[in-house]
Amino acid sequence: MVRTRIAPSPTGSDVHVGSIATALMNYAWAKKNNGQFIIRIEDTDRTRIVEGGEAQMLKTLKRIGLVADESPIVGGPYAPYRQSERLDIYKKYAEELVAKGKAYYCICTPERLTKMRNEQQTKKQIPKYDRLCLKKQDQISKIKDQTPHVIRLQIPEGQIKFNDAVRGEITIDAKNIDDQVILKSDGFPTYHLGVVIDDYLMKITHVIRGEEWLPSTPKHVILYRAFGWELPVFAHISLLRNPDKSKLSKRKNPVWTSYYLDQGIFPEALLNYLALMGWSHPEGKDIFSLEEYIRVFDIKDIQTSSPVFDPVKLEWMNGMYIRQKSIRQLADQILEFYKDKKLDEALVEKSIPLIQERIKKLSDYLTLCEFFFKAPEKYEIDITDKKDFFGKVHSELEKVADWKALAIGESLANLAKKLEIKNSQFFADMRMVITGKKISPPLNESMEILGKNECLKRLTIN
RNA sequence: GGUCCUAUCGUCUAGUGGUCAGGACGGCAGGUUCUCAUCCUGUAAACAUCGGUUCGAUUCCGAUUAGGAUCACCA
Repeated sequence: MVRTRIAPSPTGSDVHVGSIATALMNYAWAKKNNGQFIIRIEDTDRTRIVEGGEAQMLKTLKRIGLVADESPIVGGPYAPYRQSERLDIYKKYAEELVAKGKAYYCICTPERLTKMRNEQQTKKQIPKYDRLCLKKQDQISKIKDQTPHVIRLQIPEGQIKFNDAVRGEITIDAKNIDDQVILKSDGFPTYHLGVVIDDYLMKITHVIRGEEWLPSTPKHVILYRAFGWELPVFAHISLLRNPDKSKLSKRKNPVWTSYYLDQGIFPEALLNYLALMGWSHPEGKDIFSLEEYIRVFDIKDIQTSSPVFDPVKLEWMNGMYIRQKSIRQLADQILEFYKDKKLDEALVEKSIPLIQERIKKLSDYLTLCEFFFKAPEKYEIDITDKKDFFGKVHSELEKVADWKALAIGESLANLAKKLEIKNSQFFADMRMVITGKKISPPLNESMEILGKNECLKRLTIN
């Protein structure tokens, strides 16, 4: 039985795309093995909680289509799935560790700790708690109920070894690890305690998470051992990077998943792109479905180096997905995407064939097709005799007796000849007159959709 | 700074003790096209450095360098 999870912390306003990449692997691994994928909210830092963050995250996860088998919303056999609702559990286990002599109470003030750390740093020592309270446990246990206190894990001496499914054996000397606070003075657990207890109680078999957690995994290993619990499989995947190779951050890049979805990047395209970050299809394919990914994905194929997140390739990929859609599907998605604008459905559907091969994301649609719904207001025609040009175009178009019977393109070509304008230049300028844009759908078809009168109207504006 | 992780075209990557080091995005050039795009064709572009092992290293080992992560009553 395989059980995986993601553990978002509502300290941001939305899900980071890197978290989606992690979630994807967790999801795929669970599904591939007929297991369960779980969402657990790790809201143990009440000072950094972002209002509405959790709701937004769950909403985004739902939009992206990674459906959890167990979560705060759907519940499950190991509920609650929100750490703030499990405080009694953490307290119980933390005190169990104290009873076992693996952890201890500490009443040191933040001021003392800060001062100590500063002194250690100026002496170029490893900043570590000096275990002052460990020596006074008897006194402290008597007064602890009247005094703010935390519980610290006593880090045993020696080498900590564990196996990482993507990086192999990792060894760290325990002397580099501080006696971690595991239960805070407000009664909330720190990440380390919460994650270990919950992963154990929720029977998580594979912990697939970002590389940033690699240095703290030894702390978790110590906790597992202190409790006498068996280790899950750890797999630390590489972090998405900014173009400058630093960890993908909102200061340097858009990182919220909604940002991409709101531009009309399809969830399946985003997942497909993210799947290629640190992994590649065994047949070298670039485009594949989530189902196919689940089928061919394997933890052992995960790459160890960190990839740069490239929005250009993401857009290319989304364009591939757009081109795979039927006219009806794409029309529906565009109507949904622009539902606030209440676009004319028939017009949207008619315009699809003109733009399906030239938009990369749904938000490109109106950039290209706005003129169908609203005449452009400005014209920037780069032609020497501007005034005369409009006059000529207008009068010549009026002369076209049977607009519909004639091939419009041909009429325009003849017109161009009369005006002694180079053919391609003429068409380009005409396009700008009618659409207000240089890059646009094909002219003939656009004119047919708009109709003769509408075209003429636009031509006479100047 | 300590610890840990990482190193193939600009980017995502495949791959091997002997390969013309392959593909994709992006770039460039050409074709198609009423513009753009699509599509097609071609092209430039990489094994970080130095040692070692070896008949032979991009591949195995070590060091160096570079990049990254992490060292909280944050996750």
